Amino acid sequence: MPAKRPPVPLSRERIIEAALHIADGQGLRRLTMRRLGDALQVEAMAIYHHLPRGKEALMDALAEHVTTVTVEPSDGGWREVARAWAHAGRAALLEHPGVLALALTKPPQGTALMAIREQAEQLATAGFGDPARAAQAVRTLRAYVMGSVAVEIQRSGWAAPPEEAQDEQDGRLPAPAATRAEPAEEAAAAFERGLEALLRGLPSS
Amino acid sequence: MPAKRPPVPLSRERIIEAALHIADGQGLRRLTMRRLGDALQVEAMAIYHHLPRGKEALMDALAEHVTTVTVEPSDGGWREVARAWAHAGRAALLEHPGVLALALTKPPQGTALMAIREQAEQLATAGFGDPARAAQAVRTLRAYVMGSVAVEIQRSGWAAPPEEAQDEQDGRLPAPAATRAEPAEEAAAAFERGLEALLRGLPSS
DNA sequence: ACCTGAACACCGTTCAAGT
DNA sequence: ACCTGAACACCGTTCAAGT
Repeated sequence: MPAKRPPVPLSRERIIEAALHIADGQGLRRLTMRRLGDALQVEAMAIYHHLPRGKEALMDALAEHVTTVTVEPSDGGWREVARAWAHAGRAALLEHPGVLALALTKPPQGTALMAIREQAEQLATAGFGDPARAAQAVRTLRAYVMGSVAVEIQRSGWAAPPEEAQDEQDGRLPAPAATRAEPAEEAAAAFERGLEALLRGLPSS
Repeated sequence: MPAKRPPVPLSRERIIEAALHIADGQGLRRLTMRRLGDALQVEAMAIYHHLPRGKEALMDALAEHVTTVTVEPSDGGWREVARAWAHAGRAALLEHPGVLALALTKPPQGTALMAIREQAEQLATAGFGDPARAAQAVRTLRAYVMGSVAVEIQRSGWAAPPEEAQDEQDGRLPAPAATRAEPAEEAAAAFERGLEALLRGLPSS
């Protein structure tokens, strides 16, 4: 039998990882400091040592996590840049549906805010226009990406069992099997079409 | 001095109204059954008589409220129909920023779901195409509307005081005075431009 | 430096009881 | 039918204390 190995030390990263797992699996409503402590084999109060502002700091960190993306600069023109950021942003949000409400609602901070600024710079240098117009384009693209993921997640919980202790506030993960075949691919295709429409129309904005 | 008049009887409508007021003013996090009871001059437990599923039912009702819009059928073609729904949807969401997280996250139900279906029918009869394509267009438009309001609300809390007991999860209403002049009009114009881009590109989707 | 235990003020929800 | 009071299990957070 294996010796009881010394427990992995707590860390901001491990806390966030565990919190995402709980939120995705049971819903944001059930993400509790005490439950989070249990998942990490630690008393809830230990978390405050790594996230001094407590649950508020945790929520901020989760939003930042699913909202921070990086994209290598490309040389395919501003539309290619925009596509890359849109795809990366959508993928990051879809990975953790449980914290989508935070991602759509909290003002961008830290690395997430830096990513937004980098996106604007990349668009500008790829020929989109002056910084102000690039920043405006980023906002439009972010709106489309965030909204698309929102309706996508909403639909995944659409045909929820009518009589049930549902999860509230957001993401129940054991989503009922889709109402149609391959809804993920369908959603991806729809996302692509709307994105292209936006990219066609953006410059005249 | 006025005689102590008999208290207005509790009702689903009054409960929802008070809940929206609390969520908009203090944030969703502070919307509590007990606080809601106080606002209604009633014990918290009385609310359960009108909303049997308790807080879960309240959240559903709030999401439905800010998400239900009606638009008179017009004869200006499908683009005019789409514009009307987009404007109405954005206005309804902006009216109650405190519950935006619910609106973006809860699957549409009841009257909200009916409104979505009516939007699709109006688009189809206004010449957009067959029902399936109209439904797809509605999803794209809803995504854009919801995402636009999300970034708009996010930005209203952007320059939040760095050292402060912030509200969590969403909508603090005493938003810090804008970082630029007339951000609301700017946001409205940006919304318009993105919407027109989408309307130009939609049919080819 | 990092974690625990006990404590405090507050939750959501139930249930029997009042009117 | 509508509301209250007391009770229960559970929150977030503090603080002194342990190691």
